Amino acid sequence: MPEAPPAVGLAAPAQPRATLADVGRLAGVSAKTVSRVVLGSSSVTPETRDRVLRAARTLRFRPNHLARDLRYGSVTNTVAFVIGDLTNPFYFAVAAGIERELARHGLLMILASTDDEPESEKRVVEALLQQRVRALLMVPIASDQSYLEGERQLGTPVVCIDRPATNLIADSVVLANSDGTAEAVRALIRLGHRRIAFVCSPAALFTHQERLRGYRQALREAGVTDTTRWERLEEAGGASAADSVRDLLAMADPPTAIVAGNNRASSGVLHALRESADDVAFIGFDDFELADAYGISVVAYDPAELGRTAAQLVVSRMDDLTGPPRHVEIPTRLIPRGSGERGAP
Amino acid sequence: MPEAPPAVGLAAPAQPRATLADVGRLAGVSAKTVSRVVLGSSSVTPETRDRVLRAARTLRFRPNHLARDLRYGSVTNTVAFVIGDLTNPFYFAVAAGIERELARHGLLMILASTDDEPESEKRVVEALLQQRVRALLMVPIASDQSYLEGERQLGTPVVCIDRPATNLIADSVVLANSDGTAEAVRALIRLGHRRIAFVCSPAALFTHQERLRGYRQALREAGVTDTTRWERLEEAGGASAADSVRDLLAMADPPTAIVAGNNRASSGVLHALRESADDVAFIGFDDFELADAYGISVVAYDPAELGRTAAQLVVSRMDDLTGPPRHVEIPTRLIPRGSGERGAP
DNA sequence: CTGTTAGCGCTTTCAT
DNA sequence: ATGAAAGCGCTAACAG
Repeated sequence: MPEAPPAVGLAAPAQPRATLADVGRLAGVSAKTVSRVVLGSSSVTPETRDRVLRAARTLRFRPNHLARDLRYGSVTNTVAFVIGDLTNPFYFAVAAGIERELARHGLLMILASTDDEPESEKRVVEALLQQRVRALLMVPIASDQSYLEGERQLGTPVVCIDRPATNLIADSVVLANSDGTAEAVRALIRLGHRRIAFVCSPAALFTHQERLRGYRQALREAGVTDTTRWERLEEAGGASAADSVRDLLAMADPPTAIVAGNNRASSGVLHALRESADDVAFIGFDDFELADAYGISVVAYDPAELGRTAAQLVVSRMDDLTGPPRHVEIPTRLIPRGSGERGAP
Repeated sequence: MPEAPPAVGLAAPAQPRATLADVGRLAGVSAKTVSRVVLGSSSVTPETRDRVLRAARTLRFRPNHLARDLRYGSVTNTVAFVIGDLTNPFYFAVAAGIERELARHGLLMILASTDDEPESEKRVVEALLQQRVRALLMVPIASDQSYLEGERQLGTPVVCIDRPATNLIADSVVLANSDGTAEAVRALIRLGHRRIAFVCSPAALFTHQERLRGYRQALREAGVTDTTRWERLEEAGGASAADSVRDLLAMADPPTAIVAGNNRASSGVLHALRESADDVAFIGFDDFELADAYGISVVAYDPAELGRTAAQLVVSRMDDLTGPPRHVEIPTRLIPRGSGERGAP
């Protein structure tokens, strides 16, 4: 529990910051009166108000929010967003949605990364709770979030994003993953496809499991049952999506269409398809830059909406910590741009 | 100066958080001893240490960093990154670099957006300073940063990113903008091009001015002086990059190569080129997803390095606020992928 | 090795 | 309308 203090040094400021008392001294009033002025209280004479404001400006006074928050029971106006991999543009867009929504409520966002290491999740979260963040938004990555049990009672709401929590009752906002792939597969089936492949990794992720489920379900509805032959869900570090595609195309009865489970897989699949097979239909999960310029059909959604919704949820939880957990699904939609409509058998 | 407090409500926690005194009471020691244990001081008997730790666990004690920081002179371990447009993937990559570097020093990053409104910059920054952020990283957007004058003396270092500050002496980290476009243009010239266009908007931005400068300089070196005919630097809300390209191609002597000044322009140019002219050479500034899959040559750089460098600078400033401002340039490099090498006259 | 006192900057009583 | 005192949770400085 005892975290080592930050290793950064401490250069003493050349000039100390002014306090309420300093301003009061200069203005010839008490600290409390200055406080009243700063907080905008009405019970202050206009002239003293002016004198105080002038003194504050002279001394470059800036209220110390730290002290205020401490006085108020250590309730801050910062909310943490804990994320595995900051470099993933998807999470950036989510963070943007969060930040914007929080700002509407006068809240700031602290962004913290676990570098995709499950072990560091707890450490990072504990550090944030020590900072007394007002609430916690997180993409769960550790296999267990039970250590957050009790935070709700202590007044800190937790909302999970993109994946539900494990061993913790908490609100969550996730994508309509299975609906998304199901819609893509159904569209391909309507065009006559039957041999439809699904390429994605890593397999273990909740989102990917859900997307796989939607893929299987849609094929089952169409009477295709032996779907595992077309599934390429590698573990991290295994075959790349591009390799998977080469593999698939080398089959005796190669797929006529491929669905990618995420943007990383899309990249690999498109690379491989451009090399060899231009007539295989393709639909990716996750939209990406210039996908429209190149006519790539995708299952898209609004990552910012994911963030916005999570932020709304967590803000409403600040007022009311009671009640059962809420689970929201963000819809996806198929955007046909050509690649999913070509090469129908 | 008096900001309205956050509008969010305040639900009293069902169970108050334990304090040092609470833990001490349960363990039969004073608060100070608990503090010593929590801070990892050696001068505590192993058995009292155990008793204290057990009590802390029982009460779910979490040190209040707010109080600690206040005691320590209100020096926090959070650094703010103020950014105009969070939805721009470029800044996200920068933020990722910042976060990672700060984490190495035990510092947290607060991300705050000004929504690209110059007027809100000061408001946002003031709020952050009230939170006593340890340092300030910012992409300047307002036309003046003189309001930050004096922050250095008060102990808060400021580092500007992507653009230098105006009316403020501060460290900065920017891209080698003019070198970047110059290198692109020189490569085109080596391939025989002379009629080279530059498409970019909005024109007013520092980065774009610099990129334009590099473009002009490289052409001048090659003896091409009447470059303005090929320049298409629209103001925001003016003609789109795609329109500019159509315009250029309709000229009596259309350009044989086009350089785009940023990723937004690249998108527009590529759209237009795919419609009509597949044989015009193209080089974009800023790399983007799948650019390699589609063989697009670009002037690239590492946005994360921009962030990392800025964070390093600001961390070093925490130890030493004196000395002249430092200005670092992050190099760019031309990545030939085909589009810049085609259509040579 | 452990406890007491004081105070960081602010705001909520309660007086005046 | 203004001020004095107390205390939020914590930790230096000094006892003991």
